[in-house]
Amino acid sequence: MPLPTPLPRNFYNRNTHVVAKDLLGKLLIRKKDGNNLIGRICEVECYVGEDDRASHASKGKTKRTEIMYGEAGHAYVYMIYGMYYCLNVVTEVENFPAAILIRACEPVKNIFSKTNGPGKICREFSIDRTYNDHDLTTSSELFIADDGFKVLSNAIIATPRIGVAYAKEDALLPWRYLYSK
DNA sequence: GCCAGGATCGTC
DNA sequence: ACGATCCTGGCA
Repeated sequence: MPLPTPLPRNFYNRNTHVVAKDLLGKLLIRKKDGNNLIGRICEVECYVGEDDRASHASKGKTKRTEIMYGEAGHAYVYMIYGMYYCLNVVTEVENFPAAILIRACEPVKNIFSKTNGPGKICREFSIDRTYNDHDLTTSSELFIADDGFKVLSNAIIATPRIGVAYAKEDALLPWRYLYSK
């Protein structure tokens, strides 16, 4: 049966927290070597604006962060700790730097264990730097889609973000969202 | 140029 | 609790 269609630009071009909660339960789809790798997004984190000290954009617009200032619906992929990649989706209006880090997926197809952690997702789905700035709104090798799965708003939990102690008080913001089954 | 540090993960 | 490993930003 056919794959669901990619989420459109106007899904991403909204308030980052609204998009983040709406992303829970959506499918991450990666076409690779004729196979479809599919996971259901179950954990995300928001990075919003230059004032967010946890965000790469807190340094302002640079060669690295310009993707976050760009058109919503593109991927922001960066390398961390010299050995892992992290996948984000860009949100909000152009020139406002914001993105959502995809932190965990449940296996749906051709993925055989829960990918809990942004580095593991990129490893399992073969997502590397070549997907930085990739447009997620077309039916390509990498996109996100809605298959009708519903996550009830009262099943969504908000907690502080992981691994951002350097952001001081911003590390306490409840900008990580997950849902309990 | 050089250096400190990191939106992580597996192992000790 | 710690090391792997390399990209980034800041400073000289």
